[in-house]
Amino acid sequence: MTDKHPAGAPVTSPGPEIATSADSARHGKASRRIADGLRASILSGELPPGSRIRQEEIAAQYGASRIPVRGALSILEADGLVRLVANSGAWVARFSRGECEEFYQIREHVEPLLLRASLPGLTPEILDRMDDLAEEMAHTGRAEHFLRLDREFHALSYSGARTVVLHEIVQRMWNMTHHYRLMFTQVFLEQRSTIVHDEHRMLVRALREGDADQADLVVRGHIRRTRLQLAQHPELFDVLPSGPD
Amino acid sequence: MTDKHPAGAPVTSPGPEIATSADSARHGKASRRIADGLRASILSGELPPGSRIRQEEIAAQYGASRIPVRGALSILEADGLVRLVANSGAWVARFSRGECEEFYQIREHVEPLLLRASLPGLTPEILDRMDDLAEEMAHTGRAEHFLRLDREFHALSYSGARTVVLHEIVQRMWNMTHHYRLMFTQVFLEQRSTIVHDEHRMLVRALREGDADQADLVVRGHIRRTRLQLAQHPELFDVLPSGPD
DNA sequence: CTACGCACGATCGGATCCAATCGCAAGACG
DNA sequence: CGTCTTGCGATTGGATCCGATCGTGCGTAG
Repeated sequence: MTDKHPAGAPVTSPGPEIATSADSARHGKASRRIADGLRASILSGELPPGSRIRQEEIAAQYGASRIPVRGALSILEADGLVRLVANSGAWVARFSRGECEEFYQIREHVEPLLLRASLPGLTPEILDRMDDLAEEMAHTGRAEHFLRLDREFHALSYSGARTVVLHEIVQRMWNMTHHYRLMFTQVFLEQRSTIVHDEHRMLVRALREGDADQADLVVRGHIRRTRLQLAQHPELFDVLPSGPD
Repeated sequence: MTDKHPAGAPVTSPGPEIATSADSARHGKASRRIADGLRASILSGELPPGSRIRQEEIAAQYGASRIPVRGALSILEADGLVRLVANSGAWVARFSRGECEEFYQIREHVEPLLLRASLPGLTPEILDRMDDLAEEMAHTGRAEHFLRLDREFHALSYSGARTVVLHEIVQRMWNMTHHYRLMFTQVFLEQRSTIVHDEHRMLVRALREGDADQADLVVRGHIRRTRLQLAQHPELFDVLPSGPD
């Protein structure tokens, strides 16, 4: 009844994996390849929220049949990037303002927990790299560039935690808020505000000193401030094309 | 590029859905049927954690091909009940003591948030039903019965919230801790402790009075106490058969 | 002119068949 | 005698074909 797990199983985890993709290799090779391609297209904005995703079209595009496309869509749905409806189709996930605030509240309650679990595992090398990223972020003007650096920065701050499920939840939240952060960053970068960069530096310092309470406060405030600022820009949710609710 | 969503879409949500299954109808009919059957088998303990799930076997069992079985496994993996490994197989999810404590910490941080969002939507009828459930729980001796009532009780307490993703996260946590709560409940019911029932009554009273802060405290304490008690029973994690890590 | 109904087309879910992958064990070589 | 290699079997992943479902548009009746 309870068969042995194969020896070559992912017991030897390959590492923290700060990339965007989930670490799990639960589906076949073709499914993963298609999922990675689609994920890149979605996160880059090439496939905006609300876009219809036709299985046959993707299959032809990637030179495969529709079967691995279904697998890819399953992966992306678990990532929170795609919404599936039976006998109807798949769309790039699109959320209302209320849902986005929900995601930010979840982040506000969950990411401090992850950060606290990560703190003991953070090495000086990681913190140095975070400093570099914070510096680079402070001098870029392109939103997409900023966002990639920002994601790597925070992923690094969580890379000390060996927890899996908590990481998955946070990744999902980041994925689901990606587009809105992208739009928001564009209007934000023009303001030349230094609050975000100050917070980043404060975070690294708190982590370097091992001050978990201070680090908690910084991330919580960081996320909360973003949520409140986002709430002040409801126009970001108007420009989206009509799509599934 | 951004096609219209079909008219008959799940815009008209059928209700709070306190059942175990996720509300989404993202896969086909056969996939859902198989997923529901497998989920029942897993939650009942018929398929204990670590059990190998062979696609062909399930397909024959449900009189279908392996394709909908794959869909069902995807659903159950999203539910946190099954673990998939490419080119290897599927197993009923099985977690270490450390992972379980992780889940309880997540619950501790997330469920108060959900409860707070739910409070304004709770009707007197719901609260009366919760009282009945609390009463019935206090007088049952069967662990499985208690667990089903307990799950319905807490699901009801969250049914006032219209949030979707938060519900999914909590459902996942409940699924992933299900077996350990089952084992734990068995040793717990023999102690005839009244703490749990008192907490349940306190929760209903706080909700009835609209006291969000008090309700927060009760659930947080409820979950935290369970986590600490579970940590005192490491033997519950020894009886599990060898399986995937 | 409007509203209901039916039929068609597009797209997705499922069945069947074939290929790829991995674990395991038997055998050969040092 | 131990270890590496290689071949086989079991099981999963993918391709192709077929059936089911739903949206849409036209036609007709009121």
